[in-house]
Amino acid sequence: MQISIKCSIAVHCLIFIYEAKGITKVTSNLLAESTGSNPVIIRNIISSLKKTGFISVARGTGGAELCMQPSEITLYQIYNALEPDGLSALIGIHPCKDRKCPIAQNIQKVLQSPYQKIEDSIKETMKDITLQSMIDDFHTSINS
Amino acid sequence: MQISIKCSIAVHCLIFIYEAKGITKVTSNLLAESTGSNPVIIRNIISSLKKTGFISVARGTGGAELCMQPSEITLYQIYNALEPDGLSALIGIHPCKDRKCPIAQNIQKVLQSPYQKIEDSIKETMKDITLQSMIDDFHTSINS
DNA sequence: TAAAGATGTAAATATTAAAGTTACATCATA
DNA sequence: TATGATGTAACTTTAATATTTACATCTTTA
Repeated sequence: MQISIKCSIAVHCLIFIYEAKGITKVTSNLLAESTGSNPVIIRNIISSLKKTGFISVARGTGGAELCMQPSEITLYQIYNALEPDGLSALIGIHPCKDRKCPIAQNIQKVLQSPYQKIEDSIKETMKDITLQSMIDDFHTSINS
Repeated sequence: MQISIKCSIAVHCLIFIYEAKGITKVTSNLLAESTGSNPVIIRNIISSLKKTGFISVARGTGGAELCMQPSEITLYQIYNALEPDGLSALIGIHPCKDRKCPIAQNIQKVLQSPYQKIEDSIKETMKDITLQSMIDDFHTSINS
């Protein structure tokens, strides 16, 4: 698994929802069209974002809205909303613990600390990136 | 793509080669047995490590040996030896630049900076982890 | 109150990336 | 020159992602 397309689609959706506020009702079809994805994928992502409390979605009538300030939403939170296994899904270790070889028996333990360090540094970096900062970058990008 | 099993197998092989020095000739079959993988995968990994200059492999007669001090080999170098696309393969962005929507047109640019920051932090963390430190952890692990 | 248009999800399918296998050319030594 | 090893290409399998289809459910409004 990777920091997948799902995550970038989620950011896309959140910016879209923010920008559309008061202008258009944001439906899954609209988001599917904008992201180049399809409505079911969007609805799954939207559903995860809803569960975490970032947005509310009107049942029946349709339309998604932000429930939190963009400055309070971090990329780390967005990623976690989408990936139930968190960052550890990002790193794979080959299974070989049942082997006789002492290296096979201990490699998992040896790799644990380095990989934990990597996860932690990703986490810290992601925590520093807010939806607000990405919205700001979006406006900068548009005006240039 | 992820920081894949290949990477953990590579570390496994390097520790094995280090520990086996002067004791056993390290063939791809031996490494395949220890890692629970198979000889061809090992030979591919070994081949990448050879190209980067970490090890030498005796053609014909067989046997791999370290060519560098473990303290001079970092996890970042190992990862790069295996993944030609580097860390950017770790992160995916959905393609949507050809859409009319202004958000679709700019999302790639917006995500670039956050994702670069993540890559950089992974890189820095990986650079601080040496093969030597993992060998040390291995010995600690064995003696407990 | 039923039609319209939306969300919520399950299930099936397609696509792609990763891992594993087979096969065989090449090499160095005994 | 037989043996046991590496180097790779090509194929197959497996697993993770992404897509599609289908349908139940919900809310407004005509």
